[in-house]
Amino acid sequence: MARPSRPRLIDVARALDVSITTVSNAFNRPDQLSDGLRTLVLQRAEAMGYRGPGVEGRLLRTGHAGAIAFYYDEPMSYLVNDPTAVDVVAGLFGVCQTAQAGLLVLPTVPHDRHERPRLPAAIDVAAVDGFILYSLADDDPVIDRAVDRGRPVVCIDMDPADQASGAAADGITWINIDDRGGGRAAAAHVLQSGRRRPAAITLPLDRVRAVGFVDDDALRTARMRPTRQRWLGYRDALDAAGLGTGTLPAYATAVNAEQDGFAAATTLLGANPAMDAILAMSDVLALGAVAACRAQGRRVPQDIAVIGFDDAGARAAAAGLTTVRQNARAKGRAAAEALLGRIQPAGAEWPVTLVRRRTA
Amino acid sequence: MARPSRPRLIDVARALDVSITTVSNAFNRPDQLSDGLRTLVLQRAEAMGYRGPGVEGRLLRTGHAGAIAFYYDEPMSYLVNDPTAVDVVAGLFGVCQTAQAGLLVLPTVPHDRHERPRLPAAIDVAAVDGFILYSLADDDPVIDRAVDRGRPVVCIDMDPADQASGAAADGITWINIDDRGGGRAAAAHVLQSGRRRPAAITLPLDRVRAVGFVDDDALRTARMRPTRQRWLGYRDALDAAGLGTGTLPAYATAVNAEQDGFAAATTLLGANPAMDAILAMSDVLALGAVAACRAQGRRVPQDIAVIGFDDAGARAAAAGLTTVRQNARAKGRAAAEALLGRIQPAGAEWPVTLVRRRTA
DNA sequence: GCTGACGACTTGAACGTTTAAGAACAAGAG
DNA sequence: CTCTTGTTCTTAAACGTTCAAGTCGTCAGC
Repeated sequence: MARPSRPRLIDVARALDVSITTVSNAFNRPDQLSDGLRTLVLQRAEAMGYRGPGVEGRLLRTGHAGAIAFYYDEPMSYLVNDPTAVDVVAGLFGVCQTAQAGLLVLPTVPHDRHERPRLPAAIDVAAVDGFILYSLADDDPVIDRAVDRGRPVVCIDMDPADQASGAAADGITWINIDDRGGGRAAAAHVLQSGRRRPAAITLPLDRVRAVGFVDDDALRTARMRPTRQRWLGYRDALDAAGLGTGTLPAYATAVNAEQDGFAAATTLLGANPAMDAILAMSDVLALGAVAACRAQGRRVPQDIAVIGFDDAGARAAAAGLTTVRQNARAKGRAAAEALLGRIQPAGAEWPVTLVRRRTA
Repeated sequence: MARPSRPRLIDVARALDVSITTVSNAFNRPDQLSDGLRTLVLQRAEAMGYRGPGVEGRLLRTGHAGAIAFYYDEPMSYLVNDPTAVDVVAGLFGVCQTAQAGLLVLPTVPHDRHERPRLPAAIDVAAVDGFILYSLADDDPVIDRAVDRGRPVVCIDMDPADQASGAAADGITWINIDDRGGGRAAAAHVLQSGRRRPAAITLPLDRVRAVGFVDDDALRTARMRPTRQRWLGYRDALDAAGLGTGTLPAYATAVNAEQDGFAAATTLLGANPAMDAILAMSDVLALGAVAACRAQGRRVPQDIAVIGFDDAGARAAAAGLTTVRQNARAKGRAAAEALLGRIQPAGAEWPVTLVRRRTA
């Protein structure tokens, strides 16, 4: 029983009667020792089964983990169903690949761990160099938990929470698109084609994700930025067209899924048979809405116009969906670069463009 | 400038004049100290801005990272396009969520780092408790690199490399489906409907991923298990039907993508106009093949039968694709559980079932 | 032959935590 | 009064690295 466990750096040093610094340098700073000794060390290490400095000691000493965390407020297994989220992740992946960094996808914090003092959740113990928070409610306590870790934080599709916990907002990088302009363009487009009785299918307003009809006030103060801003954009266009408050019934969904869009549209059509346009806050919801309209025998776009948002994934284009395009992949890239390369993206909102197809 | 950086466990201990063990216990082993002292410690820590034991020290001391790594031999951004891979990952996610473990998606090892001594790649420095390797060539050097890390390794859709590097295979958990039986069922199904001039569209054979026609020998010794085993299954059925070697032309694709299936089918149809069935090694390839057949004016399945493999994602079912179903999500779950809960899955191959729809 | 610079290697402290073992004390059993 | 048992807290030793600073020669330049 000579050497039961795997060798450490110090074992190699002892075997060769050199200092541990020399062995460390042989691996990490080849210029610090002579060629002869370096190859000797490397050979001996190989022979002893030592595979180079381990991650634990290095992490403690340097604090550099070589990975960034991604947090998204849905069950992890659901992530793969949301094409916009997938695009964001694809952007992250691309940057991680070139930087040889890992992307640590975090599980959501269980409800029983949202108070402090608390059981640690994955976000509290993740060994990462920074956090990317995607599409959370502006008041999600996870934001503070991430900031508490003392590593850089990037928030995508989120706004700083007003007043409360103002300290936390410092040092966070925010990446956002022009949601309001996009909503305005979408609504203006359907109004321009003569529609005067639109309805909206909205993304969740907050972490509760209650399903059902919601009013203007609730939407103006929604805690999820895309929902709030896209709504304000819709309203901008309606106001400009002289349609007052109360002229845009809205139905909120719980998750960005096609069947939620279907259900929302079905309910809206039932409550409001004269409806001639649907403003959906995502393509996935819009596709569900189109299916619902057709299931009720309404022609799209002749009888009713449907416009989405995102232009993500292949589905929207394949279905001929009229929508507002954003570049989610670029947002992911920018977020990863902000963490990995410390390049701060410009603070401005990223532009969106209207994509005219066949549904509106 | 009282306390410039964030407080450490020892700072809290000094401030209260207790031992660091006591502070550590206040967070990690509440039963080890009196209620009074514990709340005192917790209060003081909170007041000082100490958020609980950090991950670096703990990782060094305990070696427990709270995350598992996932490695897949495609550019990371491509992962999201492969529905079977997505299903596997969804299975991993599910288990990680309940275990509050992170899933570290690793970037592929760059070509210039495949030799040793080498620059460390992400897989060498990832702070994880284990590795999940998915769908690599049986001789991929990454397998040894993962094993070298000294943590448990699970391989999905892979076989131990014959002879070579036999040591590495020990301790690896292998998760596989009955690829051969699935291939056999697929081929038998089309033969049963009277087709006698089938052709195959295969997944890549090895890490080179060369595109083009391949012969029986190359496929029997292919380094990627699903490709090899599914092929052997095809051959089993042809042999049983009395069709000898050489009766199944095969075209290999580079990646599991619809356009690769389209291109393969187009080439096969051109070289072999009398073809009456296509055996595709994945649904994605099969969907591309169906499109190619129709583009050439052939009716599916009247003129030509197409059968896929996997039954992953919504596309296959929506397109009415006849295929062989596997439960990729369950494989992901089993893999994560093997790492996280140390439950070794049964060694047997998992069953597959033929799903009859409209293309064969 | 003196000075200074450089190359090659070592010293020693630090990174922040966990945990086995032990000390101090109190209380109950005999 | 002594012994045992238990509770509560402390001591001290790891865990495996990195790195600034230092030592000890060697060698070129003057």
